[in-house]
Formats: sequence, structure tokens, C-alpha cells
Amino acid sequence: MSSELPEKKRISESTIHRLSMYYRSLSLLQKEGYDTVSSKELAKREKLTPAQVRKDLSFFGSFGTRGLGYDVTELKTKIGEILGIDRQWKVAVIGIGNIGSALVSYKEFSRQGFNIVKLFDNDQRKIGSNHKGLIVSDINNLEKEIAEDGIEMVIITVPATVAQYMVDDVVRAGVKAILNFAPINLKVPSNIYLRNENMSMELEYLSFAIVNNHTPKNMK
Amino acid sequence: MSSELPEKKRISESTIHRLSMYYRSLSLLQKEGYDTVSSKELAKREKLTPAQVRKDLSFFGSFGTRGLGYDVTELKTKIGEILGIDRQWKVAVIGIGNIGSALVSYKEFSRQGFNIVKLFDNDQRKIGSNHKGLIVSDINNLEKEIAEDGIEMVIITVPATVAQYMVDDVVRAGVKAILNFAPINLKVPSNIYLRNENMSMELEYLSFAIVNNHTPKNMK
DNA sequence: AATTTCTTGTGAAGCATTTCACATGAAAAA
DNA sequence: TTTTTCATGTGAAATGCTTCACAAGAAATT
Repeated sequence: MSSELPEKKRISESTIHRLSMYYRSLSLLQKEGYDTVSSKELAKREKLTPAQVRKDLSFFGSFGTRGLGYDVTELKTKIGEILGIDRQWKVAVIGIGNIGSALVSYKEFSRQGFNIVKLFDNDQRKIGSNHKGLIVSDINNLEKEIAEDGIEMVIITVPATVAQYMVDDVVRAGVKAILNFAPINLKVPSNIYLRNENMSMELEYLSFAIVNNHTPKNMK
Repeated sequence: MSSELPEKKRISESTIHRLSMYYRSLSLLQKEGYDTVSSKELAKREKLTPAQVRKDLSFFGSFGTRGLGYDVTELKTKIGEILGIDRQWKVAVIGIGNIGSALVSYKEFSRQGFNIVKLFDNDQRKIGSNHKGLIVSDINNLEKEIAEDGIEMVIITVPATVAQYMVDDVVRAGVKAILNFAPINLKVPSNIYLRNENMSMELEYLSFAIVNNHTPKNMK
């Protein structure tokens, strides 16, 4: 006999992004001293509709009180659990160039529980150097060190030409998710999560908007 | 008598992002020596469906040849025109901290025609310093210098607490579009385009995916 | 205690986006 | 030249996402 298959709710990417937004608004509301917040207020702060807020939350449960709204601290905790940021994540940065070293000092990451604990580069001049208290490791030890440290997420900021090799290495090392800044389409096994961060794309969107006098439904 | 109102096709954000992707694939195809490409091949490279590719392009015209596909160079040119990257854009970076100074050296920007021509900071130690051949200006001259140079886009990489002031300044100076890295919701007049780049959000998405064993339709 | 006010949670409706499927037409092959 | 193959462009169908609208329930007010 087998247990029920877990119901696979298909949550959209947009919903997850909005959860991140709610989380940030709730942190602010907390600081501002609010105990409760309505979907209306939350929506206003994030330029959304109240229905959207309630629908997003409804995928995960009922967190509010009718007539009153949501308890700020409680909802923040709940969303933190849903997003998996109620814990600390070990993250490695691969490629300590301009972007890579900027990310090492990026406060928002650690604030959300993403702790950069290891840096890698292939440049002999960089290996051994200190960035914010971390020593840059040789990229040749990538697989071994990632596996040893139990690192689950990596950020890839190497040139496009070598990014795929890095991916292959970290996948072998047991990494579960990759945030890629290299402007290239990487191949990963289907059980590995990959996101691409492409900052040029955002400027291209703006360029398109200016040139075409675009009136979008919602600018992100 | 008045001329016809221009037909306001509502192009989705997704379509525009995919155009950026096609553009990049076409650049690569060009380098690889291909003269033509089918929607099938383009789709394969970007992990999309051929129908999606054709539909996206169809919003802007008919660029292909039946039985043959698209001329690589011609399509690339067309998409470049649509995205408005068939020209050079002057961009200023406001806030020369970790992220800001990394972006100054970010090659992808200039490669797509986004030229960073001016840097601003409020820190006396940074003002006057040289980054990749550019001298950091005093943020107090923001409005004047942006207007003088005819800068249309700015990238904001200042702390969240002061970002709104910067926005107000550059809007007065006549900037048309803003790419914001500060984790805050900025207010802009409705004729100004604003995009927010939030790198933590991408890690949060990955975190969610790992924790919930998420199977998304399309990981971006 | 009864009434009013407020706000959630959620099916259903309304929109938007993606995919299907095929007529059309160009190129390649016979 | 004729036939076959290939691949576009596009209405229509399917799917997915957002908004509506309201019953239900909790708090505040009378």
C-alpha cells in the first residue's frame, strides 16, 4: 500500500515573486510599528490589487482574520517559511570579478539568510586574496570544497565561455540551485534549479519602452 | 483633421524579454556562421516552443521565409530596432558602491549600446576618483549634469534610504527611464519608466524551489 | 445583545498568454 | 516542370492568471 501522492499545487513564478515583495513590505510594517495589515494596505504598498494579495496567500493557507486583516509578524513568519528563508543558506560565489566581488558585499543577501561562505576563481593573483574576510579558493578545488561544505546554492559570475564547466562541476558536487549571471544558456539536469540574472535585459526593456512609448500593464 | 491614432498593440513583458533572448541567440548564430534559422532551432536554444517564437515575432511583422526560416542578420537587425538597441544610449550610474562600480565595468551593457557616461556619488572620498576613465561627480550636481548631457537612462545603486531623492532629481533633469537596484518601492511620474532589479528575489525563488520541490512551467 | 462595519477567503467570470493546427507559399528534389 | 518537403504566419482552442463579487465571520459600535 502507498500513501497519497502529495497534491502538487502549481504555484506561478509571479506568485512567488510577490511573496518576496510581501515579505519585504511586512518587514517594513514591522519596523513602522504596525501589528496588523489588510490586504488593501499591502496591495497599495506593492501596487497590486487586494484580491491579488489574498489569492496569492490562499494558495498556502488562511492566515488572516476577517474584519481585522493579517498579523504582521505572524504573516511575515509564514511567508518566510514558505520561501524557505526561515533558515540560513550557504552560498558560494564562483568568479571573483567585478560582479562577483560586489555580490560578496551585498547586504541584502545576508539579510535574507543567504550567507556567502566560499569564493572561487581561477586567477592566480586572486586565489588566496581576502574579500570581506573570505579567502578566494582555487577553482580546481571547486567540486571537493563545495561538497565538503555542503553548499546548496552557488552564484556564477564567470565569463560565458567557461560557465558551463563550472556548472558541471558544482552539479557533481551536489549543489541544488544556481543563480547564473553569465549571458549564456546553461544546461543542467532536471533536478537542479537554475535562474538567470541578465541585467542587460532590464535595460533593453527600458529601451523598448522609451522607443515604443510602451504602456505596460504592470512594470515589475 | 487629424491622423489616425497609432494602433496601440499591447505587447506583454514576456514577449519583450523573449525578444532580448532571441537577439542574443541570433548574435551567437551569426558568430557560428549560420545564415538562416528556423523558429524550431531558435526555440530549442531558448527552451521555448516554435509557436511561441513565431507568435512573438508576428506582433511586429513577418520576417521569415516559408520553407526556409529567418535570415539571421536581418532578424537580428529587426529585433534590434524593435528593442531600440540599434542606437547608443547614454546612461549614468548613481551611487558608486559595490554594485555601482561593478556595473561601470560590466561589458554586456556597452555591448548592447548602453554607454555609461557619468558617475555620481555623495561621498567626498569618491568624488573626483577615476573609474574606468570616468571621474565621479558630486551628487549635488546631479540634476544639472544629467540635463546638460542629455542622459535618458540612469541606474540607481544608492542605499534605499536616499533612493527616492535621487529619483526626484533625475526626473526633474529629464531622464526617461530608471533601473533601480535599491530594495524599495520608488514613486515616479507615470511618464517615467521604472524597473526594479532585486537580486535577493532570485535567490528567494531558488530557496522556495528547493524547499517546496517546485516544478515550475518555465524557469526563466 | 443586537447591529453595523470591516475584511477575509474563494468560486466564478473575465482577460491574457500560450499552444495547436493548418492553409499558404517558398525552396529543394525529382 | 512537377512534386515533395519544409517552415511561416495566424485564427481558434486551450490553458493560465487576475479580478470580481459576495458569503462568512470577526471586531467594533450602539
